[in-house]
Amino acid sequence: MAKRVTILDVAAEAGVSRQTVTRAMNDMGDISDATRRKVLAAAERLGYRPSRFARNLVTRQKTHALGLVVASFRNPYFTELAGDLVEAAAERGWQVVMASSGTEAEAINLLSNQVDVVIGHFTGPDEELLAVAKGLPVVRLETPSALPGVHSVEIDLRSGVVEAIRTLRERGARRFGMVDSSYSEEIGGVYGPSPRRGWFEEEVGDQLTAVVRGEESISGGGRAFARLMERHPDTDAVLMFNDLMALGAVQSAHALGIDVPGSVRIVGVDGLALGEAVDPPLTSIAMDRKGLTAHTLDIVEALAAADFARLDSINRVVASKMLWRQSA
Amino acid sequence: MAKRVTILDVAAEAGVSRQTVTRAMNDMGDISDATRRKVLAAAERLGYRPSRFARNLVTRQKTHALGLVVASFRNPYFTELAGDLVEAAAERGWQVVMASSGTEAEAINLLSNQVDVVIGHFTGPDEELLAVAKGLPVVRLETPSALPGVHSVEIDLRSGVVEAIRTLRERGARRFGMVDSSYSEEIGGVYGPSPRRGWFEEEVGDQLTAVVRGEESISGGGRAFARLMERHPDTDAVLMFNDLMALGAVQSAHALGIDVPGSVRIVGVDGLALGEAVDPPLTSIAMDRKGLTAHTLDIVEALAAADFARLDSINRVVASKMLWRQSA
DNA sequence: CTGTTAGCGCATTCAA
DNA sequence: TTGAATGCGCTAACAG
Repeated sequence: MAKRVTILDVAAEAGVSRQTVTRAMNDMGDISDATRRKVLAAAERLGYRPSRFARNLVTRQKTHALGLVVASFRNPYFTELAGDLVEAAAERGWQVVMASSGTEAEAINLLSNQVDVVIGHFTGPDEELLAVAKGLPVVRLETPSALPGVHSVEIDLRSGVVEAIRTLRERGARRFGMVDSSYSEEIGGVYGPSPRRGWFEEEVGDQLTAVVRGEESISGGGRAFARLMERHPDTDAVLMFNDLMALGAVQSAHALGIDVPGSVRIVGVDGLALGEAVDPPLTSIAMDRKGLTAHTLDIVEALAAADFARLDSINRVVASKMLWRQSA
Repeated sequence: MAKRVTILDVAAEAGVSRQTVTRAMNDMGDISDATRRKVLAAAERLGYRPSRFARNLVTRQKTHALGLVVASFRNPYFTELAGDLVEAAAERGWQVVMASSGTEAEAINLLSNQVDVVIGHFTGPDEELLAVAKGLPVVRLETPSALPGVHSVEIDLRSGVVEAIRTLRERGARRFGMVDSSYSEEIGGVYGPSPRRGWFEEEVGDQLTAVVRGEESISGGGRAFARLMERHPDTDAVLMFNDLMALGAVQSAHALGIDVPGSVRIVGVDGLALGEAVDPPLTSIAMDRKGLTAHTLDIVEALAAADFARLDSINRVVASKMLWRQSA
């Protein structure tokens, strides 16, 4: 690769000092129109591009960047989250860098010298995050953090699960089933059943028919739902692990000739806008995503104000609330 | 804001030289375990975070970043595109920074000192892009570019539109309608009807019933579709501007008791994975998104190899091909 | 194993 | 209106 064209090359080419080049490149005034043109022409001739690193270094980093780690772009939850975050971040003058490849550790590593802080629905323990982040502050979504340097916005899904089941009962449901994610199995079974499954079983009590596990995708959700209904045809309400899988359940019910919500009520989790697009529109335990992004950015700004030093854990909580559409 | 903690502060605190601090922070070897601990402790005590700009400056920028400008995160097309791009980019060692706020010019401006090149479905002319990008290379998606410094990956949608209509005819369709995007009206009517509308009308000929315009959203598509069918109930095939709007059309047809594809065949554009989630699954003119991202990254790497100098336009073309699902 | 010397490429003082 | 010095914070190359 050829040696980089620097401001000095342009200065030489134009026969002026480097200052004059800076002035011309940044529309700074205090420069005659003639020299500006001359400099700009020289810059273009040489194909000059100012180094963004040198510039940011000397201007004392006025623009910050946060890294968002997502498990998969195939799940609209993450893309909707990313959208919200990018928009909210832009309003506060932050840029968002995305990463999704491989493991959490790899993603964080990739991000580590591009951003000031990393954010994500991390599954690993705080210690592990701290180790891979090497001092880079971390904000974990969904689950609370404890160690300094790791902060969190917890999502209170439990109250949503409880509310969902109680209301389903009021609407006549008596036989509850659930489709959990098989994710934990895939990664070696380190993680047990999802917390939401625990809350579900606790609240449902002896009205439980069964919990089956499915892959986190539309079709995976559909297959798991079909399996559940085959084994327990008397099930009249199903909690799906998330909206993505619930979409598959609605589709699957249709294919099996099962009436929704007449025979079975279906509830998802996440509150995706996408749930509107299916028929019947999906009822969901929605997390307050506006609040989620707002709290996240609050934390991130607090970290920025402290120059990204390792602060004691900042923890926030956002609520979940039922989004009753037509599937339940 | 307090003065930033630098490597020198840590060196002083630990009683070593700055180089030793570097070695400790970067696991570099050639350092005793004792001093490493000492340095790390000092760094933590002071809350030291290496400046990513200074580091990248001196290491000669080995990692690049590209900026992706999207019109809206509400349209799954962009989120699916973003997902593809982030994954493909990661494989080649690139980071992706996203922006969506406000106008194209604003988004490019925000990105300008964070990335090495910007990419997006830009609607403005090359001249305008060049002006706002200030020398930052631009890759425009969908439409071809001509000026040096602006490159492109064109999407050949025309052949897809033609193929769609011909096959629809083979399947018995005789009365064609279309729902176009109202976007161009909203921004002052500077842009005429969409090119895909032109190709549609040309191919359909006198079998056209009507073209109506709708807002680019699920509900907007649904309303426009309903309007079209109300005015021209004999329409038996409809091309929707994109899949997002087509989703609304399928939903609307269902609500109106119109059988799809029995009474009306519905075709979208984009080939979203999401089209699988509705009933009936959406037929679509799919662009080759794998090819799109691959070509884009090829261009981007060519630009990097030239140190992001202003190269003559690089233009690539990707095909579109029909994705026959059940709605048509 | 540790410290010293040199830049990386730019913008912000100051002088002229 | 222009130019000369200075430093942002870090790592690479060399020294010891």
